[in-house]
Amino acid sequence: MQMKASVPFTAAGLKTACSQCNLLELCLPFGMTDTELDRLDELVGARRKIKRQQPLYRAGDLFEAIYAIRAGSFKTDVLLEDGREQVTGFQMTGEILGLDGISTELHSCNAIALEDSEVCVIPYGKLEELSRVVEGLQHQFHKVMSREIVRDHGVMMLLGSMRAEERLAAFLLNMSQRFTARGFSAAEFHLRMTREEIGSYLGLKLETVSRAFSRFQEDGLVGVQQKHIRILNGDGLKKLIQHQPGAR
Amino acid sequence: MQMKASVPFTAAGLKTACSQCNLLELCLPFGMTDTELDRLDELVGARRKIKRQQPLYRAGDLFEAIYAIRAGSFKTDVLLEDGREQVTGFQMTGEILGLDGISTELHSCNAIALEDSEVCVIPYGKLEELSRVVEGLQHQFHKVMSREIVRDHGVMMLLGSMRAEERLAAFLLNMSQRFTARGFSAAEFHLRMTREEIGSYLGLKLETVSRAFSRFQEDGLVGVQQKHIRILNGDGLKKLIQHQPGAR
DNA sequence: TGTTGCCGTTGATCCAAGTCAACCACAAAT
DNA sequence: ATTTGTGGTTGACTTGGATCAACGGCAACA
Repeated sequence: MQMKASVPFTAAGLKTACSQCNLLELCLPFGMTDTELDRLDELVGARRKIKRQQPLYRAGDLFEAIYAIRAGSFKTDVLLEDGREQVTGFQMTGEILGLDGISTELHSCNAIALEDSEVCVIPYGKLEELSRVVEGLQHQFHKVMSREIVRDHGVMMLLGSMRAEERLAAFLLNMSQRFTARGFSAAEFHLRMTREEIGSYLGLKLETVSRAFSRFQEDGLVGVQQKHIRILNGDGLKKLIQHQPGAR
Repeated sequence: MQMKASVPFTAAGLKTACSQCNLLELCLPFGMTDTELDRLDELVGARRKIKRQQPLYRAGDLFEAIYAIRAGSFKTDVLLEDGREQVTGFQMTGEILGLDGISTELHSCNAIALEDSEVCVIPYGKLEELSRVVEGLQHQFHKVMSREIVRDHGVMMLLGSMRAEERLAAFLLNMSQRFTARGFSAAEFHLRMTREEIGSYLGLKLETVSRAFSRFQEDGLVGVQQKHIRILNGDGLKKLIQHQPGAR
């Protein structure tokens, strides 16, 4: 639970060590015992740096590893033949990328860095192997996958049943909550994605996103300055989601 | 419509046996070796029958097992406090239910039988245990979870980026493909869900679903008689999805 | 053989979000 | 300091799907 010193260097260069990582509580190793944790350090191979706008992997790429975000953030998206894009998620530090690839051994979406980022590469074969002996790892890995499924259901709820402003409110509250979990302010944060990407994620056009932001600002719910967001009335946002005045 | 002999009975009553099940190719055991399969028979505890409209589990229920559908079909849905419902999926024979529960040990959605149905109960603790020794089971289970994630991304694409008729076309093609995989006709099938449930799944009102069906019938794409569907021009439906005339 | 209730269809109207277009802010490049 | 380009905002107008409402088909059941 304590904040630990930064990751040690070795002669071999940057030696990864989950047991030393300060993202422990957010990432795959969460909930594992110390002895289990020691074994985990064998698991994470290399780190990989990805520049802003560059792909970590693309749809169709061979699936070989999953990735834990060490620094930075990503979006995942799916493209239709005719060019339409659907952003399926935004990921931040400690979150796991690449789970979509297990089913067919090919990645089914693109993972693009929203800023200069770094990931821990977790070779999938090794993960399966190790999780056969390390019970805590197996269990935690299953939880991570399940959590992704539950999250996806939430997005379906958003897309299928909510109005534009409700969607944006839910999005902001979700971002706020995730920043909080990482030790940042719940009330003030910087979005890494454009209005268009938010719109794609929420099933809205960028103009609609922009207008909803303006509306929230008028109503004193949030302060908006480009990508810089300040949540002024979180309860107001929550109430917006529960029951829209116009509905029914 | 059965293709194989029914499952054997034993003195103990209904003894389940994956190795004898005719859904083998569709279900969790897919791709496992014969020796692996023998061990799997320990895994599946009991069967459970669920009457039409009854829940297999509800959001908030303690998570103890996942379920393989042996006969019948289900919907899963999420409810908002204000009563709004989002159907997150329709499941048919061989498909796995309950994966949402792993993450929090509580189920996060409702699973409701669309007709009188029967499931195989797979106690989750046992599954983790066994999948630590049976490699094929471990791998297959991961694939099932990953496939669910990929499927969810497809639904997000639907909800976020497609128009009403595209959504319904995609839905019909998906149903057709799944019926085919189960040895039924690709061109003619019976939907188990109402227009309202289809609408909830697709993010549309039931009237819109009904109108889209009528439109497809006018255009000679499908024959519709209540829940009975006949696909007359599958390519036409596919083309509808690729590029909508009005778009861009 | 009604009667009841659910499910589906269809029409008329409305409105939230999309489209089109102009303009502004700001950062990077020259 | 000026240009260029990307991202964001705002306004005017259009439209796809929602809403409201009436009605029809069919199965379950008295």
